[in-house]
Amino acid sequence: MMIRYMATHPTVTLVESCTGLREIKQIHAQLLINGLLNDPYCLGQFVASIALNHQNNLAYSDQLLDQSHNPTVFALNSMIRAYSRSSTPQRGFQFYNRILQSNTPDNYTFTFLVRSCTQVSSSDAALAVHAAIIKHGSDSNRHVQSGLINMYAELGFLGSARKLFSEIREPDLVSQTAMVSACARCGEVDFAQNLFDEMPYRDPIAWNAMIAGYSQCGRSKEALDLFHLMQMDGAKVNEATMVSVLSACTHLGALDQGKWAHAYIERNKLQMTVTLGTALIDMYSKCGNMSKAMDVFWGMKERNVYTWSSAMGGLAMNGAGEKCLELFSLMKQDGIQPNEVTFISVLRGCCVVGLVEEGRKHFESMTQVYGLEPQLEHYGCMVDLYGRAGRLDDAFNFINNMPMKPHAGAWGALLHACKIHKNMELGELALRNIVELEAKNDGAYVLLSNIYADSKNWDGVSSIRHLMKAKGVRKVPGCSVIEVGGVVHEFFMGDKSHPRYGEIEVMLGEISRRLRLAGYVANTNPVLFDIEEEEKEDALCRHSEKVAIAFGLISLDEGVPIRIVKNLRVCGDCHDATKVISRVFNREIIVRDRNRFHHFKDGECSCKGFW
DNA sequence: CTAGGGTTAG
Repeated sequence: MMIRYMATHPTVTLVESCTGLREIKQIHAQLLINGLLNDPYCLGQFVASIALNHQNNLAYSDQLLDQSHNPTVFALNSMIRAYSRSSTPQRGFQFYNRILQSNTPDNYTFTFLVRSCTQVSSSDAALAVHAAIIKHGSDSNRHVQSGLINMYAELGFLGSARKLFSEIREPDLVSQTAMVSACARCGEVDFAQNLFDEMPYRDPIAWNAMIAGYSQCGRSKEALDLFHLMQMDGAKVNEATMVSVLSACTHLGALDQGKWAHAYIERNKLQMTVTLGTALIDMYSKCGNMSKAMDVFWGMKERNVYTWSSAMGGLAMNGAGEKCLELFSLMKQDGIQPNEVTFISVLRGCCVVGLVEEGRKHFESMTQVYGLEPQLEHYGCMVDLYGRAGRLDDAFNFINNMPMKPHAGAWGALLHACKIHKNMELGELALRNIVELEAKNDGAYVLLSNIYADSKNWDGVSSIRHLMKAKGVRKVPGCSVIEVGGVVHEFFMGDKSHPRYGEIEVMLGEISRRLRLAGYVANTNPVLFDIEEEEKEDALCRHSEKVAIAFGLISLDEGVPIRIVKNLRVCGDCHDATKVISRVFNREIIVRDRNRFHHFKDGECSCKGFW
């Protein structure tokens, strides 16, 4: 018998323009009156149309199919597809079982099923589906093939993905791009680049995959370089390209290039999608221009949970805890459901302004109001919240009462609180726990050593030094980045390789002189810690952020804020010194360290000493 | 009548 497909029934085509369930029900009634739902093709079309156009009313299609005795593969496929794009992709599997009962799965079935496996990230399901694909001979279908590559990459099985790719006879643009993306996502960016180089033709999606690959693994400079190559190649830059470009700027803290990217988006009239807007907000807030970030935020037509969470996270990171909490209220008024990430922002907002009780309430509301299970990160935030507020006992109790094994982050928050509030004993306990979990956590050793140094416990300092040597822990070298004229300059601790180092050195001398004149006395206690170069008093002046600030002072015009991005946390002396520098040089200095922002102005810092 | 590759927050 020949299978004849009918064009979509005119009544069913109306489903597309429905605005809600009520209208869908009206169409349903009409179809019933006309007896059209007895026709499996028409039912299939109806079900598929709801699934395709009305993600929120998937359950309605679900019910319709439950009542139907002979659904078509088309209808069931449509359900697998719809669920594969929903937040509950595993629900699609039941329709596959139904197909197996009375029909034969086809290439479409497997394409959607593979997507579901990718979304649920289950290797059991993935292997079972792959076996079924081979059994039904769908493994020679291009759509299934690239889906499988994507699936294995998502599961981290790059070897399987590569094997599949090598078995494709004549890989086309799509499967090549899938493989490039797979390598990049599994951390094999260089391999991805090789594949990319060998592609006979590259479309914008291929470029995007490669740029995203660099951006996601932290090779931000290379991401931007590739973006420039893409433009020279004449490929059409689109929204997705710019999201990755902005993300690269964010990680570099390269505000000028980020601004340039923003201008590029406007000049080329790219669509300000939710994703792109969110990437812009993230860029501005992590490059220290929070007001611009909020301008973008308020200018957006549509905001999702990512948008709200990024803006809130940015406010918290920039010390505007109250504004972060205000935004949280507005978000709820807007009917956007907060998720786990939102609560990280909320708790950080409470933390930076010391709102302990409010934070505790939000934390409890996670389970009681929103049905969200607090994760390790949330517990870490709570320890931070109690700890910074000086409630070290509460912080310690909180760790002890965690329902899961505390991670190094929780102990690290406690250790940090011990540093702020000068508690040696609890600090020692915290370090012991951290070392048990992460033997090579250099930051933790340094922190405890600094606690010892602050109270002039030189035996303690020296014991830490020996401990680190014995365990082979090396301090990650401090590195500060500053962008001048669109060029990113990197300075490592004690680094003299910069072409203008002579001038920088002169400026460092000038800084020391003027700091001394201002009555500033360096806190040299922690210096004794430095294992490799024990240059003692000079060493502090060579901390990478000071060198970067000196370079900023000689290379940026007066009145231009100096923006620094540092890979570690700012040390106590640099923090104090920078406050004074901002006053005596009358310069705004904005430092992004690995945790948060410091806006130095007129001798004060926005963090008010808590970081 | 359905299908494969690229993009955001911790």
